[in-house]
Amino acid sequence: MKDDVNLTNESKVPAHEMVYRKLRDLVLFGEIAPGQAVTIQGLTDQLDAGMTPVREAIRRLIAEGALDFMGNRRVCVPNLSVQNVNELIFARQAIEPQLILLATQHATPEDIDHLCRIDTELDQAIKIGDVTAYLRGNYRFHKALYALSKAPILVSIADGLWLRFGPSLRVVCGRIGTLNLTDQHKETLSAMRAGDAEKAARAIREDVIQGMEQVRHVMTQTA
Amino acid sequence: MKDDVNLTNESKVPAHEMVYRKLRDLVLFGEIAPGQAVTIQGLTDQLDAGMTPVREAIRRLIAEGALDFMGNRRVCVPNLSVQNVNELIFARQAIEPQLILLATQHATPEDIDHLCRIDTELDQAIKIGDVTAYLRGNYRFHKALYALSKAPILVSIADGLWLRFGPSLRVVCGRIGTLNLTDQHKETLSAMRAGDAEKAARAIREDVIQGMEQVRHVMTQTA
DNA sequence: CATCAAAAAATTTGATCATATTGTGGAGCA
DNA sequence: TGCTCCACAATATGATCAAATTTTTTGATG
Repeated sequence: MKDDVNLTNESKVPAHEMVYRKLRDLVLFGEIAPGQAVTIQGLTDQLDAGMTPVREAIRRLIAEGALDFMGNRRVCVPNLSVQNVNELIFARQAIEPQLILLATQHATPEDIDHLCRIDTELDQAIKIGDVTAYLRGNYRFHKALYALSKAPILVSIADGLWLRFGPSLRVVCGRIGTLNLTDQHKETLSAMRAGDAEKAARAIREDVIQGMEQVRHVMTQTA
Repeated sequence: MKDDVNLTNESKVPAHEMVYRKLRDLVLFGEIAPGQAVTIQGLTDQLDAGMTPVREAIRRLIAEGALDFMGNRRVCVPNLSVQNVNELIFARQAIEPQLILLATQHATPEDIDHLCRIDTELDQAIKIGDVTAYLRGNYRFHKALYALSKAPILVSIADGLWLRFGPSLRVVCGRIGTLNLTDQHKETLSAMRAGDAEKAARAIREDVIQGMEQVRHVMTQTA
């Protein structure tokens, strides 16, 4: 009889996975700023975990491009060059419309309702100027959209891209404020509801380019 | 006095990096077949390395999609579904032409000569039916091409794609033989030499689609 | 005597390993 | 078939060694 109701009931998820998720969040939402160094021992303290799990999580994030392995043996969150931003724009506008095309074909009305709810929370976050809630909500919206595509490889690519430009989004928000943010979420959703996959794909492409141009704009000034 | 002149003098590169490269090669060139399981302890023996480096290498490859983490705690080389192949076709034809477009803009005549040399070796491998040499050469050719683009993020995406369909290429070769392989390398190179970036991009797109269609064809029969 | 720079010591951090712990699949038994 | 128990493989810890960075010391020069 093993009714050991684990205190925090994390019995299912291995420690390295836990550490990975936490660290991933820290990077993705800009809580570790671009350029900032990440040390193994620092994380073992901060997340209080063993060395091995931290080590594995860092390797994973490096492989995904979320962290950068400097020549010596230091690891940090990459600073995007303007050239990098251009690559990210190209990749996102190439991949994401296809995801939304597929998503539209699979989406049920309930799925779309769910997306609407996320988008409403997002608008709320924008209105009250809660940057963290905005960043998390925006990611959640896109992520939920991708999930509908049932295209795991393309999703993992798109996810990898988020990990690369995510850290810069906070910088962008700090610069231009949440109120000046625009998106094409409403347009995307209404096209999806109408079953017009092509139109939804175009709307997301617009959304992506609009957002990334703001990143480019800020990065151009900074660097 | 510790004059342990390291046997293989690998003092520069860390063990986890070494293990990663070896394991990556094994997967990329189909020496571990799709579906085959990969165990930590098996690799510590096979590559004779410690456990920690092997562990890290495996995590990295999982993050890159080269290995699959089955729910329990088993790891194996993924079997591609037809749907997966479709995703890979889409992603490659979206990304790689852009890489070649950029590469053409940066390529010097010497660069192109170098590519020609690789392609010649490739033809040789095809003629004598050396599958391993063909697979390695083909990868080397594309990789060298990508490197010229000076677009590190797009290159890493393309690299990730190779890791996913690479294992299946050996299966394809085994099925249809090297002699029936076609490519558009000559066309690509001559367009590059002429400085016609658009044409080079179209040629590579053709090359990619041709190659991937063969994969799709074989996978359709198998699965 | 103050200042700066180079050298050396000390501390921090990363890499690796040996070992303990935990969980999973399977063998044996009811 | 369904259960318990066992063996093995994976996960996780902490110790140890090596490399790198920072701090301190020291010496030369103005």
